[in-house]
Amino acid sequence: MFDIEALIETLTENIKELFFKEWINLDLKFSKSEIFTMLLIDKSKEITMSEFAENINVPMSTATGIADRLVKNQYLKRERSEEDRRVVVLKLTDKGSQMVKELKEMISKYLNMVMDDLTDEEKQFLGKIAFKIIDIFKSNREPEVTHDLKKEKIKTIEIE
Amino acid sequence: MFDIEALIETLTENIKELFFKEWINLDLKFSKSEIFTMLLIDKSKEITMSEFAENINVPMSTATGIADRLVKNQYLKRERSEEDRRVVVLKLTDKGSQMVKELKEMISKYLNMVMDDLTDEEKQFLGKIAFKIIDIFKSNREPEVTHDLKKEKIKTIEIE
DNA sequence: TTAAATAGTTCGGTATACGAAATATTTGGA
DNA sequence: TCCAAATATTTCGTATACCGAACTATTTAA
Repeated sequence: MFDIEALIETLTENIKELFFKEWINLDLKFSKSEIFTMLLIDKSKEITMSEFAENINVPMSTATGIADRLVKNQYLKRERSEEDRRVVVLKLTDKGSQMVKELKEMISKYLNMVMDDLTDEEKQFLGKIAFKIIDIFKSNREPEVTHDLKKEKIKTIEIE
Repeated sequence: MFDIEALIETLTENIKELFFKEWINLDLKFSKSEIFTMLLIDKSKEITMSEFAENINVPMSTATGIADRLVKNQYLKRERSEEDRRVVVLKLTDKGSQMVKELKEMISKYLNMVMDDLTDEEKQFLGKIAFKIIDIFKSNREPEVTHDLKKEKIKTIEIE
Protein backbone atom coordinates (compact mmCIF):
# COMPACT_ATOMS: atom_id res chain seq x y z
CA MET A 1 0.00 0.00 0.00
CA PHE A 2 1.05 3.62 -0.45
CA ASP A 3 -0.26 7.01 0.44
CA ILE A 4 -3.58 7.34 -1.31
CA GLU A 5 -4.36 10.66 0.36
CA ALA A 6 -1.17 12.25 -0.96
CA LEU A 7 -1.89 10.93 -4.39
CA ILE A 8 -5.47 12.17 -4.46
CA GLU A 9 -4.19 15.49 -3.21
CA THR A 10 -1.76 15.66 -6.11
CA LEU A 11 -4.46 14.61 -8.51
CA THR A 12 -6.98 17.18 -7.38
CA GLU A 13 -4.35 19.91 -7.30
CA ASN A 14 -3.60 19.14 -10.89
CA ILE A 15 -7.08 18.46 -12.11
CA LYS A 16 -7.27 21.63 -14.05
CA GLU A 17 -3.97 21.21 -15.83
CA LEU A 18 -4.16 17.52 -16.49
CA PHE A 19 -7.73 16.63 -17.08
CA PHE A 20 -9.82 19.61 -17.91
CA LYS A 21 -7.38 21.04 -20.33
CA GLU A 22 -8.57 18.38 -22.67
CA TRP A 23 -5.21 16.75 -22.90
CA ILE A 24 -4.35 15.97 -26.51
CA ASN A 25 -7.34 17.96 -27.49
CA LEU A 26 -6.53 21.31 -26.02
CA ASP A 27 -7.29 23.68 -28.79
CA LEU A 28 -8.17 21.42 -31.60
CA LYS A 29 -11.33 21.09 -33.53
CA PHE A 30 -11.56 17.34 -32.98
CA SER A 31 -12.90 15.33 -30.09
CA LYS A 32 -11.06 12.43 -28.53
CA SER A 33 -13.19 9.97 -30.50
CA GLU A 34 -12.49 11.74 -33.73
CA ILE A 35 -8.75 11.83 -33.23
CA PHE A 36 -8.61 8.15 -32.36
CA THR A 37 -10.86 7.30 -35.25
CA MET A 38 -8.55 8.97 -37.72
CA LEU A 39 -5.44 7.38 -36.22
CA LEU A 40 -7.16 4.02 -36.22
CA ILE A 41 -8.18 4.22 -39.86
CA ASP A 42 -4.77 5.55 -40.82
CA LYS A 43 -3.23 2.45 -39.32
CA SER A 44 -5.48 -0.08 -41.01
CA LYS A 45 -6.10 2.01 -44.16
CA GLU A 46 -9.76 1.03 -44.11
CA ILE A 47 -12.24 -0.32 -41.61
CA THR A 48 -15.84 -1.50 -41.60
CA MET A 49 -18.42 0.11 -39.35
CA SER A 50 -18.64 -3.00 -37.19
CA GLU A 51 -14.90 -3.21 -36.75
CA PHE A 52 -14.84 0.47 -36.01
CA ALA A 53 -17.56 0.31 -33.37
CA GLU A 54 -15.88 -2.70 -31.81
CA ASN A 55 -12.51 -0.98 -31.71
CA ILE A 56 -13.68 2.13 -29.96
CA ASN A 57 -16.16 0.21 -27.87
CA VAL A 58 -19.39 2.00 -28.69
CA PRO A 59 -22.72 0.84 -30.15
CA MET A 60 -23.17 1.05 -33.88
CA SER A 61 -25.49 4.02 -33.62
CA THR A 62 -22.80 6.00 -31.85
CA ALA A 63 -20.18 4.90 -34.34
CA THR A 64 -22.41 6.10 -37.15
CA GLY A 65 -22.60 9.50 -35.52
CA ILE A 66 -18.83 9.82 -35.17
CA ALA A 67 -18.32 8.75 -38.76
CA ASP A 68 -21.06 11.14 -39.90
CA ARG A 69 -19.26 14.15 -38.49
CA LEU A 70 -15.94 13.17 -39.99
CA VAL A 71 -17.52 12.45 -43.35
CA LYS A 72 -19.44 15.72 -43.29
CA ASN A 73 -16.18 17.57 -42.68
CA GLN A 74 -14.49 15.57 -45.39
CA TYR A 75 -11.88 13.80 -43.32
CA LEU A 76 -13.40 10.39 -44.06
CA LYS A 77 -15.25 8.81 -46.95
CA ARG A 78 -17.78 6.00 -46.83
CA GLU A 79 -17.66 3.28 -49.46
CA ARG A 80 -19.75 0.18 -49.96
CA SER A 81 -17.86 -3.10 -49.98
CA GLU A 82 -17.90 -4.85 -53.35
CA GLU A 83 -18.07 -8.34 -51.87
CA ASP A 84 -20.86 -7.66 -49.43
CA ARG A 85 -22.97 -4.68 -50.27
CA ARG A 86 -24.32 -4.38 -46.74
CA VAL A 87 -20.86 -3.48 -45.52
CA VAL A 88 -19.70 0.11 -45.34
CA VAL A 89 -15.97 0.80 -45.42
CA LEU A 90 -14.47 3.93 -43.93
CA LYS A 91 -11.34 5.44 -45.47
CA LEU A 92 -9.39 8.62 -44.94
CA THR A 93 -9.73 11.26 -47.61
CA ASP A 94 -6.64 13.18 -48.70
CA LYS A 95 -7.69 15.90 -46.32
CA GLY A 96 -7.98 13.27 -43.60
CA SER A 97 -4.54 11.83 -44.33
CA GLN A 98 -3.04 15.27 -44.20
CA MET A 99 -4.72 15.82 -40.85
CA VAL A 100 -3.36 12.56 -39.48
CA LYS A 101 0.09 13.63 -40.56
CA GLU A 102 -0.28 16.88 -38.66
CA LEU A 103 -1.76 15.13 -35.66
CA LYS A 104 1.19 12.79 -35.49
CA GLU A 105 3.58 15.69 -35.69
CA MET A 106 1.76 17.38 -32.88
CA ILE A 107 1.71 14.30 -30.70
CA SER A 108 5.38 13.85 -31.42
CA LYS A 109 6.11 17.42 -30.39
CA TYR A 110 4.23 16.94 -27.14
CA LEU A 111 6.06 13.76 -26.37
CA ASN A 112 9.39 15.33 -27.12
CA MET A 113 8.47 18.20 -24.88
CA VAL A 114 8.08 15.70 -22.06
CA MET A 115 11.01 13.57 -23.10
CA ASP A 116 13.37 16.51 -23.23
CA ASP A 117 12.98 16.90 -19.51
CA LEU A 118 13.76 13.29 -18.68
CA THR A 119 17.15 11.68 -18.37
CA ASP A 120 17.97 8.74 -20.62
CA GLU A 121 17.57 6.41 -17.72
CA GLU A 122 14.16 7.82 -16.95
CA LYS A 123 13.11 7.47 -20.57
CA GLN A 124 14.03 3.83 -20.55
CA PHE A 125 12.07 3.21 -17.41
CA LEU A 126 9.11 5.13 -18.69
CA GLY A 127 8.98 2.92 -21.75
CA LYS A 128 9.10 -0.26 -19.71
CA ILE A 129 6.58 0.96 -17.18
CA ALA A 130 4.16 2.19 -19.83
CA PHE A 131 4.02 -1.24 -21.41
CA LYS A 132 3.51 -2.90 -18.08
CA ILE A 133 0.62 -0.61 -17.30
CA ILE A 134 -0.93 -1.18 -20.70
CA ASP A 135 -0.64 -4.92 -20.17
CA ILE A 136 -2.35 -4.69 -16.84
CA PHE A 137 -5.27 -2.79 -18.29
CA LYS A 138 -5.45 -5.14 -21.25
CA SER A 139 -5.49 -8.16 -18.98
CA ASN A 140 -8.89 -6.90 -17.92
CA ARG A 141 -8.33 -7.27 -14.23
CA GLU A 142 -10.74 -5.28 -12.16
CA PRO A 143 -10.65 -4.46 -8.51
CA GLU A 144 -13.80 -5.12 -6.57
CA VAL A 145 -16.06 -2.15 -6.35
CA THR A 146 -18.41 -1.44 -3.53
CA HIS A 147 -22.00 -2.01 -4.50
CA ASP A 148 -22.97 1.64 -4.05
CA LEU A 149 -20.61 2.73 -6.76
CA LYS A 150 -22.07 0.49 -9.40
CA LYS A 151 -24.56 1.83 -11.82
CA GLU A 152 -28.08 0.71 -11.08
CA LYS A 153 -28.89 -1.99 -13.58
CA ILE A 154 -32.49 -2.38 -12.58
CA LYS A 155 -34.85 0.44 -13.23
CA THR A 156 -38.03 1.02 -11.33
CA ILE A 157 -41.17 1.02 -13.39
CA GLU A 158 -43.95 3.31 -12.41
CA ILE A 159 -47.44 1.92 -12.44
CA GLU A 160 -50.38 4.24 -12.24
CA MET B 1 13.17 12.36 -31.58
CA PHE B 2 11.91 8.83 -31.24
CA ASP B 3 9.66 6.48 -33.12
CA ILE B 4 6.33 8.22 -33.35
CA GLU B 5 4.86 5.58 -35.68
CA ALA B 6 5.56 2.81 -33.19
CA LEU B 7 4.03 4.83 -30.43
CA ILE B 8 0.90 5.70 -32.36
CA GLU B 9 0.62 2.06 -33.29
CA THR B 10 0.75 1.09 -29.63
CA LEU B 11 -1.75 3.77 -28.77
CA THR B 12 -4.28 2.80 -31.39
CA GLU B 13 -3.86 -0.87 -30.56
CA ASN B 14 -4.74 -0.05 -27.00
CA ILE B 15 -7.39 2.53 -27.60
CA LYS B 16 -10.17 0.30 -26.52
CA GLU B 17 -8.54 -0.80 -23.30
CA LEU B 18 -7.07 2.47 -22.25
CA PHE B 19 -9.37 5.18 -23.38
CA PHE B 20 -12.79 3.93 -24.22
CA LYS B 21 -13.09 1.78 -21.20
CA GLU B 22 -13.82 4.94 -19.35
CA TRP B 23 -10.73 4.65 -17.27
CA ILE B 24 -11.56 5.42 -13.63
CA ASN B 25 -15.15 5.55 -14.60
CA LEU B 26 -15.64 2.09 -15.92
CA ASP B 27 -18.88 1.01 -14.41
CA LEU B 28 -19.72 3.83 -12.14
CA LYS B 29 -22.66 6.10 -12.04
CA PHE B 30 -20.55 9.26 -12.01
CA SER B 31 -18.97 11.22 -14.81
CA LYS B 32 -15.37 12.39 -14.75
CA SER B 33 -16.49 15.88 -13.70
CA GLU B 34 -18.57 14.52 -10.89
CA ILE B 35 -15.80 12.35 -9.49
CA PHE B 36 -13.31 15.19 -9.53
CA THR B 37 -15.83 17.54 -8.03
CA MET B 38 -16.38 15.28 -5.06
CA LEU B 39 -12.66 14.70 -4.53
CA LEU B 40 -12.04 18.41 -4.80
CA ILE B 41 -14.67 19.33 -2.25
CA ASP B 42 -13.54 16.56 0.04
CA LYS B 43 -10.08 18.06 0.05
CA SER B 44 -11.11 21.62 0.84
CA LYS B 45 -14.23 20.68 2.84
CA GLU B 46 -16.18 23.47 1.16
CA ILE B 47 -15.88 25.54 -1.97
CA THR B 48 -17.67 28.47 -3.58
CA MET B 49 -19.14 28.19 -7.04
CA SER B 50 -16.54 30.58 -8.46
CA GLU B 51 -13.67 28.65 -6.93
CA PHE B 52 -15.24 25.46 -8.16
CA ALA B 53 -15.66 26.67 -11.72
CA GLU B 54 -12.12 28.03 -11.72
CA ASN B 55 -10.72 24.75 -10.41
CA ILE B 56 -12.31 22.56 -13.01
CA ASN B 57 -11.89 25.17 -15.70
CA VAL B 58 -15.45 25.56 -16.90
CA PRO B 59 -17.81 28.55 -17.09
CA MET B 60 -20.10 29.15 -14.16
CA SER B 61 -23.15 27.98 -16.04
CA THR B 62 -21.52 24.61 -16.57
CA ALA B 63 -20.39 24.42 -12.96
CA THR B 64 -23.96 25.08 -11.87
CA GLY B 65 -25.09 22.13 -13.96
CA ILE B 66 -22.54 19.77 -12.46
CA ALA B 67 -23.42 20.90 -8.95
CA ASP B 68 -27.15 20.59 -9.74
CA ARG B 69 -26.82 16.92 -10.58
CA LEU B 70 -24.79 16.15 -7.49
CA VAL B 71 -27.16 18.09 -5.28
CA LYS B 72 -30.18 16.43 -6.84
CA ASN B 73 -28.67 13.04 -6.07
CA GLN B 74 -27.80 14.17 -2.59
CA TYR B 75 -24.03 13.93 -2.75
CA LEU B 76 -23.63 17.68 -2.28
CA LYS B 77 -25.49 20.42 -0.45
CA ARG B 78 -25.66 24.10 -1.34
CA GLU B 79 -25.41 26.70 1.40
CA ARG B 80 -25.43 30.48 1.33
CA SER B 81 -22.40 32.16 2.83
CA GLU B 82 -23.22 34.17 5.97
CA GLU B 83 -20.73 36.93 5.20
CA ASP B 84 -21.75 37.49 1.60
CA ARG B 85 -25.17 36.28 0.74
CA ARG B 86 -24.44 36.23 -2.98
CA VAL B 87 -21.97 33.42 -2.43
CA VAL B 88 -23.01 29.79 -2.59
CA VAL B 89 -20.90 27.21 -0.78
CA LEU B 90 -20.82 23.58 -1.83
CA LYS B 91 -20.29 20.89 0.77
CA LEU B 92 -20.39 17.12 0.74
CA THR B 93 -23.37 15.49 2.39
CA ASP B 94 -22.84 12.39 4.51
CA LYS B 95 -23.80 10.35 1.49
CA GLY B 96 -21.22 12.29 -0.50
CA SER B 97 -18.48 11.73 2.05
CA GLN B 98 -19.22 8.04 2.08
CA MET B 99 -18.98 8.02 -1.70
CA VAL B 100 -15.63 9.77 -1.62
CA LYS B 101 -14.38 7.18 0.82
CA GLU B 102 -15.40 4.42 -1.53
CA LEU B 103 -13.96 6.22 -4.51
CA LYS B 104 -10.62 6.57 -2.79
CA GLU B 105 -10.63 2.90 -1.93
CA MET B 106 -11.32 2.05 -5.51
CA ILE B 107 -8.61 4.33 -6.86
CA SER B 108 -6.25 2.86 -4.33
CA LYS B 109 -7.09 -0.65 -5.44
CA TYR B 110 -6.46 0.26 -9.07
CA LEU B 111 -3.15 1.84 -8.25
CA ASN B 112 -2.06 -1.10 -6.21
CA MET B 113 -3.02 -3.36 -9.05
CA VAL B 114 -0.55 -1.50 -11.20
CA MET B 115 2.04 -1.08 -8.48
CA ASP B 116 2.05 -4.77 -7.64
CA ASP B 117 3.49 -5.45 -11.05
CA LEU B 118 6.32 -2.96 -10.78
CA THR B 119 9.63 -3.45 -9.06
CA ASP B 120 10.60 -1.07 -6.27
CA GLU B 121 13.02 0.66 -8.55
CA GLU B 122 10.33 1.17 -11.16
CA LYS B 123 7.95 2.55 -8.58
CA GLN B 124 10.50 5.12 -7.53
CA PHE B 125 11.09 6.19 -11.08
CA LEU B 126 7.39 6.33 -11.79
CA GLY B 127 6.91 8.74 -8.92
CA LYS B 128 9.68 11.01 -10.09
CA ILE B 129 8.64 10.91 -13.70
CA ALA B 130 4.98 11.55 -12.91
CA PHE B 131 5.84 14.75 -11.12
CA LYS B 132 8.07 15.89 -13.93
CA ILE B 133 5.30 15.32 -16.43
CA ILE B 134 2.79 17.14 -14.27
CA ASP B 135 5.19 20.07 -13.97
CA ILE B 136 5.59 20.23 -17.71
CA PHE B 137 1.87 20.34 -18.23
CA LYS B 138 1.44 22.89 -15.49
CA SER B 139 4.14 25.08 -16.95
CA ASN B 140 1.72 25.62 -19.78
CA ARG B 141 4.17 25.08 -22.54
CA GLU B 142 2.59 24.27 -25.83
CA PRO B 143 4.11 22.99 -28.99
CA GLU B 144 3.28 24.90 -32.11
CA VAL B 145 0.31 23.52 -33.90
CA THR B 146 -0.25 23.68 -37.59
CA HIS B 147 -2.90 26.18 -38.48
CA ASP B 148 -5.28 23.57 -39.89
CA LEU B 149 -5.58 21.88 -36.54
CA LYS B 150 -6.71 24.95 -34.69
CA LYS B 151 -10.34 25.52 -34.06
CA GLU B 152 -11.82 28.10 -36.34
CA LYS B 153 -12.27 31.20 -34.25
CA ILE B 154 -14.13 33.13 -36.88
CA LYS B 155 -17.52 31.94 -37.86
CA THR B 156 -19.10 32.64 -41.19
CA ILE B 157 -22.34 34.52 -41.06
CA GLU B 158 -25.00 33.73 -43.57
CA ILE B 159 -26.76 36.62 -45.20
CA GLU B 160 -29.94 36.02 -47.05
C1' DT C 1 -37.43 -18.86 -52.68
C1' DT C 2 -38.01 -17.11 -48.52
C1' DA C 3 -37.22 -16.66 -43.39
C1' DA C 4 -33.51 -15.60 -40.49
C1' DA C 5 -29.26 -13.37 -39.85
C1' DT C 6 -26.21 -9.58 -40.60
C1' DA C 7 -24.58 -4.57 -41.43
C1' DG C 8 -25.71 -0.16 -40.97
C1' DT C 9 -28.68 4.03 -40.48
C1' DT C 10 -32.46 6.76 -38.64
C1' DC C 11 -35.18 8.44 -34.99
C1' DG C 12 -36.29 9.98 -30.46
C1' DG C 13 -35.02 10.66 -25.82
C1' DT C 14 -31.59 12.01 -22.52
C1' DA C 15 -27.46 14.17 -20.81
C1' DT C 16 -23.95 17.65 -21.02
C1' DA C 17 -21.87 22.12 -22.14
C1' DC C 18 -22.11 26.89 -22.38
C1' DG C 19 -23.21 31.97 -23.83
C1' DA C 20 -26.34 35.53 -22.74
C1' DA C 21 -29.80 37.37 -20.01
C1' DA C 22 -31.78 37.59 -15.54
C1' DT C 23 -31.61 37.81 -10.35
C1' DA C 24 -29.78 38.92 -5.97
C1' DT C 25 -26.49 41.09 -3.16
C1' DT C 26 -22.68 44.05 -2.08
C1' DT C 27 -19.73 48.03 -2.70
C1' DG C 28 -18.10 52.61 -3.66
C1' DG C 29 -18.72 56.94 -4.31
C1' DA C 30 -21.69 61.67 -4.70
C1' DT D 1 -28.02 58.02 2.57
C1' DC D 2 -28.82 56.38 -1.99
C1' DC D 3 -27.96 54.34 -6.20
C1' DA D 4 -25.14 52.81 -10.10
C1' DA D 5 -21.63 49.60 -10.92
C1' DA D 6 -19.54 45.37 -9.65
C1' DT D 7 -19.85 40.66 -8.18
C1' DA D 8 -21.83 35.86 -7.55
C1' DT D 9 -24.77 32.76 -9.22
C1' DT D 10 -28.79 30.78 -11.73
C1' DT D 11 -31.93 30.31 -15.61
C1' DC D 12 -32.88 29.78 -20.33
C1' DG D 13 -32.17 28.50 -24.98
C1' DT D 14 -29.40 26.09 -28.12
C1' DA D 15 -25.96 22.89 -29.82
C1' DT D 16 -23.79 18.54 -29.55
C1' DA D 17 -22.96 13.66 -28.16
C1' DC D 18 -24.56 9.16 -26.79
C1' DC D 19 -27.37 5.20 -27.42
C1' DG D 20 -31.53 1.88 -27.60
C1' DA D 21 -35.09 0.52 -30.66
C1' DA D 22 -37.11 0.41 -34.94
C1' DC D 23 -36.17 0.25 -39.69
C1' DT D 24 -33.78 -0.69 -44.40
C1' DA D 25 -30.92 -3.30 -47.36
C1' DT D 26 -28.44 -7.33 -48.33
C1' DT D 27 -26.79 -12.00 -47.68
C1' DT D 28 -27.20 -16.73 -46.05
C1' DA D 29 -29.18 -21.09 -45.32
C1' DA D 30 -32.66 -24.40 -45.38
